[in-house]
Amino acid sequence: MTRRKKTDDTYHHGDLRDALLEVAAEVVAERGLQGLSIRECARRVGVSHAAPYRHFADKNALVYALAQQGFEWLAAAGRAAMHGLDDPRDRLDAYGAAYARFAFEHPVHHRIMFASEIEVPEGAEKSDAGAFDLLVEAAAAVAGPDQDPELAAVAAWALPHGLAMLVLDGRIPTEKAGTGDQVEALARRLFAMWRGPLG
Amino acid sequence: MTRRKKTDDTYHHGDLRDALLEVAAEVVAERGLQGLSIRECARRVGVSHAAPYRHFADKNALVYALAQQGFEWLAAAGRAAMHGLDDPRDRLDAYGAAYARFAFEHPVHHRIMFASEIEVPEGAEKSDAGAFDLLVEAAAAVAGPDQDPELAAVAAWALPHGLAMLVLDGRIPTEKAGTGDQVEALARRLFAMWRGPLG
DNA sequence: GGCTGAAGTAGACGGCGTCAACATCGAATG
DNA sequence: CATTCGATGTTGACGCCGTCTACTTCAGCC
Repeated sequence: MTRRKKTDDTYHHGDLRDALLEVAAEVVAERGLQGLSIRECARRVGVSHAAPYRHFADKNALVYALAQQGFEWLAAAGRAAMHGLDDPRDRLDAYGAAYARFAFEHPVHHRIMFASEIEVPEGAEKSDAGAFDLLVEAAAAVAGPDQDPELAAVAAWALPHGLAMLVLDGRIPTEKAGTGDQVEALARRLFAMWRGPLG
Repeated sequence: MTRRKKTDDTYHHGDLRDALLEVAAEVVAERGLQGLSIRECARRVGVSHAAPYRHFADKNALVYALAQQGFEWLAAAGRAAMHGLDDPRDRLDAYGAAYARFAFEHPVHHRIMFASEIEVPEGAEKSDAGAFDLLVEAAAAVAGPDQDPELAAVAAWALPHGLAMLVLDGRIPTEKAGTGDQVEALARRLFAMWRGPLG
């Protein structure tokens, strides 16, 4: 169990960085990204308002860390979904379905990952843990010789991303997209519609 | 010419609401959505820090108004692009191309429209000026009898949206997407890849 | 010509991000 | 075992922000 709150009266928390990340995601879920404040996170963790600055240079750095965490989860989910599949189309479909499911199950992280409000902190490269490269690879394996692999990747990314966006935005009725399984199934149908010209 | 700043020494501005919207878009362009502040807008327009509250109940209301403006522009662009076209596929392609161009040319508005940080103000319905319905219509006209029109609309929306997102995110090299025309052309190629199974 | 309501101003309050100075504690060093 | 030192946490301060309230200005209308 993660040690979220400093209930005992130790001076040091011991795992403040992770605790802050966890609590920050909760705050965003409750109040939105605008409603996130370092002070509120500190309060919830049971620590003084300036303590977080020992672990994050900046409020932006905290949000950036959340985004990075999300990209890592996404890349892991994509890899897991493709694991054991050989057919390039199956792999691409699996990645897309995993993507849609990830967005549905981790809406806070997904939102933050594409919030475009986050600046890349000094000294860090914009990193998505290989999540996008993984997709480009999978798409390239599917694209025909007369197809632009990059364009195929754009399409392969855009479909599940757009689906996720619309679902999270409430534009798809809940009966059709109320569970992770349903969202994943929708993504697969979407890919099937598009499968023809790529093969 | 819009009257952005109260250079003369009149007590009343005369067009404060529009001036604030215009200046707010500039501020967001310079500092991001997080960096937007009512006080800064007021300062730039040359008005006291509380004056904006005569026109917007809330900071959120200001941002919401920007989003609405964006949706109106988008719907207008879509309608204009489809004007005079009869073939359903041509209409859908035109809408998608116009969408991608709109996002490229009005990045601030596009970001705000999908920021999902904006709450719908009390008493207002979530309105996108019919931009999405327009798309669903166009997609339904294209979808075959065995196609789910809603799913087709998702796909038709997701492709240009995803393209726009990746372009604005800097994931597509600038040589390939440095002008509105290029972005529009990319969108059309994307649609062509997808045209097969819908016909 | 005075009234009224819309539009703008001035000032206050609490919350926030951030910084600097100080406190605490575990671990390495002798 | 006592000392020291760096990492971690605390306190207090500063200025900016959103927002509220009370006051002021002005244009249009009877």
